[in-house]
Amino acid sequence: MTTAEAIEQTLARRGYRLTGPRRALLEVMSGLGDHFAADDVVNAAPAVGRATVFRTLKLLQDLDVVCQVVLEDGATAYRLAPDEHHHHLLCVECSEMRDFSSDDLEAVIAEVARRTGFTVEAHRFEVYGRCPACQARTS
Amino acid sequence: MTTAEAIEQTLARRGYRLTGPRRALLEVMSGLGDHFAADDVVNAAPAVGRATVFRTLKLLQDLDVVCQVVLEDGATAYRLAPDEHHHHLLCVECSEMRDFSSDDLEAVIAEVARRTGFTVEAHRFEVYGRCPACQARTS
DNA sequence: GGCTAACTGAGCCACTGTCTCAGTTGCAAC
DNA sequence: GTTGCAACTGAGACAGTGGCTCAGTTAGCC
Ligand SMILES: [Mn+2]
Ligand SMILES: [Mn+2]
Ligand SMILES: [Zn+2]
Ligand SMILES: [Zn+2]
Repeated sequence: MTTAEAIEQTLARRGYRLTGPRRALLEVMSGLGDHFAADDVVNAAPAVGRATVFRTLKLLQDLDVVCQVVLEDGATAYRLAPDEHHHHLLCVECSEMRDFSSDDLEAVIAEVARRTGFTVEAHRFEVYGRCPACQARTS
Repeated sequence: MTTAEAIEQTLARRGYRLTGPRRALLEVMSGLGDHFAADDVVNAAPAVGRATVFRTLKLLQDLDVVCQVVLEDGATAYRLAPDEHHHHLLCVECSEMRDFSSDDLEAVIAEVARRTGFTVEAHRFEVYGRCPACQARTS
């Protein structure tokens, strides 16, 4: 089963309609590499309206199927995501993006909550650097 | 010495000119509470051009005097910052913002670097939750 | 096959930030 | 104190991202 097909099942299971534009967008996103801008999707799916692209991106985020990544310069990228909680490690040179998770990080958050009395509802963690390949290339 | 005055000295020390608009913006930002949108600054300093507000915000960020915070909904806030490295804890209800830092967090980053072979150059970490006061109010 | 709520597309709007360029000004050198 | 000039500024146009409205279409249940 392709990623797109898996997501189609998620949509159906959650009571959303499986429309032509949604299928087309899932197909397109699967082919766009590990992350993409909203505009990449718009350009790659000329038959689908721009509003529908943004609506679909937001829907897929709510379903935890797409995640939003804040790039180093503040721009936004989207990514077809594994549905487990994770964070992003980005190469500032080649833009490679890697998911990771860390129990220690979640422990840090628990500790911050304890120290401050806040109840934590969400967090965002992005790490920017250079991947091994880019380090080798311009050692 | 006020915060604004301290920042003026930083500007001078770094070779930037101490202009009327810059003084006015520092004054205004000091009065805007713990964080503010770019547009708040624009409105609070009607005599200063919008382009200058954005230019000044960017300059102050480069000087590590202002930091940029990504809110839960993706919007951007600015904050007059302590110049040490820190992260943000935000109340999603009353918008209170608190700085914190954590050696354990920095250790997590070092561990991610070790595991992946990336050299880490920067990171971003925001925590969203509810502050003690807001918890009490709507227990 | 019909019904209806869900969905879509076109186009316009809002917000945030950037750019250009002609005009101004801080400040250092005299 | 005057002068020179690079640094800075403001107006206004422009760009990117995302949202909204509303009339028209369609998926999916009967
Ligand atoms: Mn996490
Ligand atoms: Mn840190
Ligand atoms: Zn790389
Ligand atoms: Zn609060």
